[in-house]
Amino acid sequence: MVRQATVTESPRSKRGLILSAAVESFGDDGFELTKWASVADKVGIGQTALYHYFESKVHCLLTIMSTELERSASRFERVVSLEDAPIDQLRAAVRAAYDVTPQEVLQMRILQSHMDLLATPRQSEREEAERQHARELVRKVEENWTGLVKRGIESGDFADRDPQQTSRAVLALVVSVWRWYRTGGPTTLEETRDFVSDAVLRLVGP
Amino acid sequence: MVRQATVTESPRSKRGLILSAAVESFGDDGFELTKWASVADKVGIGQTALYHYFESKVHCLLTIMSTELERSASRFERVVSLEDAPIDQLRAAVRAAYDVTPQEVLQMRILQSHMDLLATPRQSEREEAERQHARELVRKVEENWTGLVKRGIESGDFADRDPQQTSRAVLALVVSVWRWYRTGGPTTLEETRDFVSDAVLRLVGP
DNA sequence: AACCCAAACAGAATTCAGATCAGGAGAGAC
DNA sequence: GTCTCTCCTGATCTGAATTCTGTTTGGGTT
Repeated sequence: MVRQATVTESPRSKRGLILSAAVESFGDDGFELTKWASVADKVGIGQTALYHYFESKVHCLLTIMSTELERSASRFERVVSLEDAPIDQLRAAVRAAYDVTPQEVLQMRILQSHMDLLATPRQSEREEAERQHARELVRKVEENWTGLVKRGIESGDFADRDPQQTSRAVLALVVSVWRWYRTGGPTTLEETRDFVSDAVLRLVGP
Repeated sequence: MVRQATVTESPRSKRGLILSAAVESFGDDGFELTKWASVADKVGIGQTALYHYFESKVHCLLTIMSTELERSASRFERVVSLEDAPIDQLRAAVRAAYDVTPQEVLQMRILQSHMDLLATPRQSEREEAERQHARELVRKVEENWTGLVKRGIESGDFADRDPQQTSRAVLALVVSVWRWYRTGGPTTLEETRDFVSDAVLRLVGP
């Protein structure tokens, strides 16, 4: 299944620029507060030109969310595959979760702030398709973490508790950071990473 | 400082009805998806009559959030004051967090889904005032949990870790539930409560 | 009873951001 | 050259939120 984001883009396409500008605006000012037209201004095109690339403002948002979910999932799978012991895999997964660029911080914030958007169906067809895609990726990410927890329980490294609940708690702990973290704020990503890493190990421990 | 919500309401005021209707709609369908006019319909008044009670749709949302924050804070303070040992206080606080009516579930969902609204200032004066109030309550709730963690560390019941980070993690674990929990869904509030209760104790433990 | 006044309310009109329409410009293919 | 596809624009539309301009309602006053 080849998706739009992966097909080769025309060289003069401004799709990437629009996405970057949208991430900045949505992340800094919030989705509702940013005027769709202001994104066009940032890129240097007319407002209606946006509709050449995205069906709607929400469609752009959903695309950003899917992109970020795809990145998270693939990075998880990559770093986890490099470790053998579940406990090392868990450490690597948490570490990777905070190994992000400032742009990715914004994308995570956008993603977490609009998760509820994935709950209700969309009217338009393309939006609904993108929503389904994002939901599928959420499921995949959750499955990734649940699988990791399961392996840890089977190997005896983690305590024997409901893997579903456990992974939900772990994931909640990991992603909750993006609700308050600000680049250049008082708390660095490194100390956050170390704290969450420890906390997660305590969560799965005895 | 006497606030609007606490002043005595005129007997024929529909403020309470509007808030209830809004909580239902915002909670079930989402804030963005519910038409402000449909809330008026639910109450049985014209759309413009809403503006007699709230300055805007967002002002109503902020009011709901403040109300829920006030409830959470006071309930926390009440149940914690009944216990002596920090570990019992923590257990009681978590237990109380899930001792909620279906309406309060919706309010928590609304609150958690729109926390980011509190980050950016509002244009209108009344909205901004309500936002500041909600922010203050958030601070208070966080302070409540941080204080509890600090007492636990001092008494030696909890491990000696950064109280700020620890309480943030605890709070994240407790409130993350409202993102996925649905009344009548597959997971009951009781098992969630028990799981989170244990998880939180592991978080603050050695 | 008649009156007063503030709270409560509604219909028409306005606003404004998101979205549509109907086409135009430009670059590469042939 | 002209065909065609991508990319783009100005004018226009749409629909939900909000404002304007009053009107109704009902308890308290005289």
